[in-house]
Amino acid sequence: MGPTASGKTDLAVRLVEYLSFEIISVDSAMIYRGLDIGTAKPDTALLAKAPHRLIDILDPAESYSAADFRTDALREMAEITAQGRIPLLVGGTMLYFRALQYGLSDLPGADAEVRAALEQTARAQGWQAMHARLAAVDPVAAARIHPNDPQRIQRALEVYEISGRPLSAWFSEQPSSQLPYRIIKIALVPGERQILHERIARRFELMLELSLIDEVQRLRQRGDLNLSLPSMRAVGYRQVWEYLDGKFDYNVMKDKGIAATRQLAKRQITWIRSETGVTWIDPLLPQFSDRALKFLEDALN
RNA sequence: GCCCGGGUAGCUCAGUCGGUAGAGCAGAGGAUUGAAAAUCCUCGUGUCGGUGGUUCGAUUCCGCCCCCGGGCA
Repeated sequence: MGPTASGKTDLAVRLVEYLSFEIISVDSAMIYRGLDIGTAKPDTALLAKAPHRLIDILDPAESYSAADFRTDALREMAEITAQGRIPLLVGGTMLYFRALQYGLSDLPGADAEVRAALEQTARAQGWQAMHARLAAVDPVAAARIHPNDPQRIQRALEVYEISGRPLSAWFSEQPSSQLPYRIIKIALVPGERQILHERIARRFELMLELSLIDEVQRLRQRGDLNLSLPSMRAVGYRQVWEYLDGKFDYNVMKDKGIAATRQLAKRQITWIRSETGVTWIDPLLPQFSDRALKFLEDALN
């Protein structure tokens, strides 16, 4: 695990050369077909050398979830171990790692119709009113969820509406099972934030040179995608989409794209700080990949 | 050279009828259970361009100087 632009893919590719690993991607954006440049998805040559599972499994019009990931990852892990190899989970979507390790409550899934209805009510009455509505049916959840957090208010109301049970009641039960695997956790975190920021800026500029704008243009031309979809809200895609809408000029788009990437990295690092039992490795140090390799060899014995 | 408009937080700017200043963005920290690359919370002292003057007190008024726009020559 590690923040964006920390060198996870390069290290993973190196590791599969030496150890009997097979990679499973833990990335909420690389799951989408056609989102290649902006997600820094490994190219076909690299994928031939080091196959990644759970990449390109969804159309950008579709939605995925942490629960979907858990199901898919467990299936892939079982398959890989059955073949005598070791699953190497690589990515920066920390909620997915968390969901995989600790499980999720047995909640009802997302329901597009219920969400649309809640959205409509909220448009008329405002999210403050929706929060008040939640407080009436689930005061525990309402106390935890900030009145300005529409996404979580909507989810809590959705769960209540579908199941007739408050979200907090579901949460009070044991989440689904532990993992039937021994877990070795490594976090790749650059020791100097400023250098991470420089890498992020350089990489975003490189993405633009590799014609990220054309990639987004192609997605727009399909006609069925829009900014409310999770795929089009991904860092970089959203900013380029808005640029193509004429919301701001090229340089502003570039700055916003880079800033959004920095903010993503910061949030990822916040998650990693709260991880337990994780070994931190600084990719800015010389020979860090040798150290990672050595650490894994030892841990596997 | 002259005229006009600017020079205030990393950036864009607001403001102080004279009592040393505040927004957005950026940044930092945190939350995170089927959207998570999402969504949300908290955090604002900076020679108010420089220098002299007036004043109990100047970032604010006045003089001079410097810099950046625009106009006229």
